[in-house]
Amino acid sequence: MKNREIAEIFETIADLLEIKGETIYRVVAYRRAGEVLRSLGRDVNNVWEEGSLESIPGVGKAIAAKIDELLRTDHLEFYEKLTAEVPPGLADVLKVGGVGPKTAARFWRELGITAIDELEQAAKKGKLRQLSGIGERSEARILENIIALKRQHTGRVLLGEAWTTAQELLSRLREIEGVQRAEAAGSLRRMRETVGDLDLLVGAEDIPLVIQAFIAFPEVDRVLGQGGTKASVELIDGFRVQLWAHQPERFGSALQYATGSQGHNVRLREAAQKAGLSLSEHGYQDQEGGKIFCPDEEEVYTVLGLPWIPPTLREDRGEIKAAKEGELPQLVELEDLKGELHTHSVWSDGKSSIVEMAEAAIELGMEYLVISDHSRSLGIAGGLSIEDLRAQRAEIKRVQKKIGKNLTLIQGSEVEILANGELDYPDEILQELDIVIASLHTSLRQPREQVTERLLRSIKNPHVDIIAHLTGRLIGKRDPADLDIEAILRAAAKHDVVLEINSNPERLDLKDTHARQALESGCRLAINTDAHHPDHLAFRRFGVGTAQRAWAEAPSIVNTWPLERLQAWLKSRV
DNA sequence: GCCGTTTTCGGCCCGACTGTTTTCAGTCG
Repeated sequence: MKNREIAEIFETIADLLEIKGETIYRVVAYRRAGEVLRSLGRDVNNVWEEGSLESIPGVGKAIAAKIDELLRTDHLEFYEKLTAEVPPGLADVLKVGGVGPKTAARFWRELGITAIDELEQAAKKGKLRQLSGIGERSEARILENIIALKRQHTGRVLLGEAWTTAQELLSRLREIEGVQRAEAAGSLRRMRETVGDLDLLVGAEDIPLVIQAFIAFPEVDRVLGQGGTKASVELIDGFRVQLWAHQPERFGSALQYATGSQGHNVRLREAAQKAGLSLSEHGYQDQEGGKIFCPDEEEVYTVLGLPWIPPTLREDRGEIKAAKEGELPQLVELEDLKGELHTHSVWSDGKSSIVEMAEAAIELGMEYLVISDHSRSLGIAGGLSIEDLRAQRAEIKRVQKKIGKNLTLIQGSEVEILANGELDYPDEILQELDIVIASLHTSLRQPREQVTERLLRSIKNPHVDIIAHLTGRLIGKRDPADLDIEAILRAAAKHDVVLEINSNPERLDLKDTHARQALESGCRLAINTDAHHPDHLAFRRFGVGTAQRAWAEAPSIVNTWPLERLQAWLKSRV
C-alpha cells in the first residue's frame, strides 16, 4: 500500500467520525495523519520496516498500529467496522459546498441519504427544505454546488497556470483607485505544485470600492459570496478566486493569515497564545484588549521574537521550531542561479535556434547555457544521431564566436535511458559531451524493480552527470514511475550524480518532498527549465519555489555555482 | 488521537460569511 492510499483511508475515517459526531480532536488527528502521509516524501513502507512509524509527526500509538495493520494485511478492521456503521458515501457528500458534517449527518439520519446522487435527487424533489433550518435557498445552493462539483475539471490547477491568472488579476487590482498593495497569498504564494483556488489580498483605504470593482471584472462569472472585507467568485473558466481587502495598517497580518498554510497558522497562533497574545488577520491582541497592528508581514513574526519565515516553508514541517532556534535555511533565490543546464533547440524538438536560446539566456544575465537536445532513439522528438551530435558541436562553436564572452555555451545531451536500461549513446560518444543528462521518457510503467534498476544503472555510469525529471510524472496527467526513491537517492549521493528539479509547471520533478529527501541524503540538485522555447526559461521561478519548499540552500544547487566551479566539477568527472 | 522546557493529563487557533433564525449554528479558509 502506498502513502496516498493510506492517507485516503485516514481522511475518510476523519470524515466519517466527524459525521458520527466524534470529538473534533480525534477527527483532526486522523485528518492530520492523512496529510502528513501524503506529503511525507518517504515511502511509508520503508519507515514501517525501520520500525519508526511513531517518528512521523502526527502519528502516535493508535495510528501507527493502524498503519501497521494496513501494511501487513491490506485491511483495517477499525475502518471496516466504521463503514458498516456510517455509509462511506457520506464522505463524498461532505465535498458538496455548504454541506458540512452536521448537515450531512442530518441528511443521513433524517432522510436516509448516503451518497451524492441521492442528495441530488432529494434536492430536486424539494425534500431538503422539509428539514428545520434548511430553506429553499440552502436547497438551491446545494443543488448548484452538486452540479458544480460534477463538472469540475481536475479540482486543482497547475501552479504555472494559476500564476498567470493571478498576475493578470493583480495588475488590474493595482489600477483600482486607492489600492496601495495587492499580492497573491495562499498556496500560490507558497508555490505548491497545484493551486485549488486563488487567494488575493489588497491593502486599501476604501474597501467596499475595491470589492465592487473586483466583482465587476469581466472574467468573473458568478459571485459565490460577498461581505464587508472579502469576496469569493468563480471565473468564466471555472477557477475560483477569493479577494481579501484590508486597511493598509493590517496588510501584513492579513497577508500572513491568507498565505497559510492552515497548519502553519495554527502553530503560530499557539505560539502567540503562549506569549499571552491572540493572533488573527487583524493583528495581535493582548489580554487587556490592546492591539498591535502589522502593516508588514515581518512584524507578525518579530512580535513573537521570530525571524520572518519565507512562505515556501510555511507547511508546518518544522519551520517554526527552526525559526525559534535560529536555524532557518538560507534559501536559494532566483538571483542565485548562474546558468541553465537543460534546454532544447530546433536540433531536436525545441522551437528556437541555438542563437535565440543563447540571446534569451544573456538577456536573463546567465553565465552559461547547456544545449541538451534529445538522443537518437527518441524519434518523436527529433533525437540526434551521432553525426548530428558532432555537427551540432560545430554549430555551437560558431554561435559561441558570434555571441562573444557574455555567455558560455556548453554542449550536452538529454540521453534516453532505454527500456533495457542501456543509455542511448555508447560510452565513447558520451565522453565527448561536456555534460550528460540521463532521463526516462518511455516504459515508465515497468515494474518497480525494473524501472528502478534502469535508473541505478544510469547513475553508476561514470559519464552521467545529471538525472532529469526523475519520476517522469506529468501532474494530473501521468503518474510517476514506481521507483524505489530511497535507493536511487543513496546511489546518486554516492556517485555524485546531480538530480534535477525540472521547473516546467507540468513536471516539477523532483517534487518538493523528494527534493528535501534528496538533500537530506546528501545529493546535489540542479534547477533546470528543460526549455523548448526562450519563454520557458521563466519557469525557473517555479523550480526555485520547489527547491525552497525542499529547504534548499544555494551551495547544494549546482547551477548557482560560477562557471569555473561548474567546469571544475565536470572535469573531475569522466 | 496527539503531544509536552510551563503538562504523561489536559489541553488542542481565529474570524467572516450565510441562512435561518430572532441570537446563532454551521461552514469555510
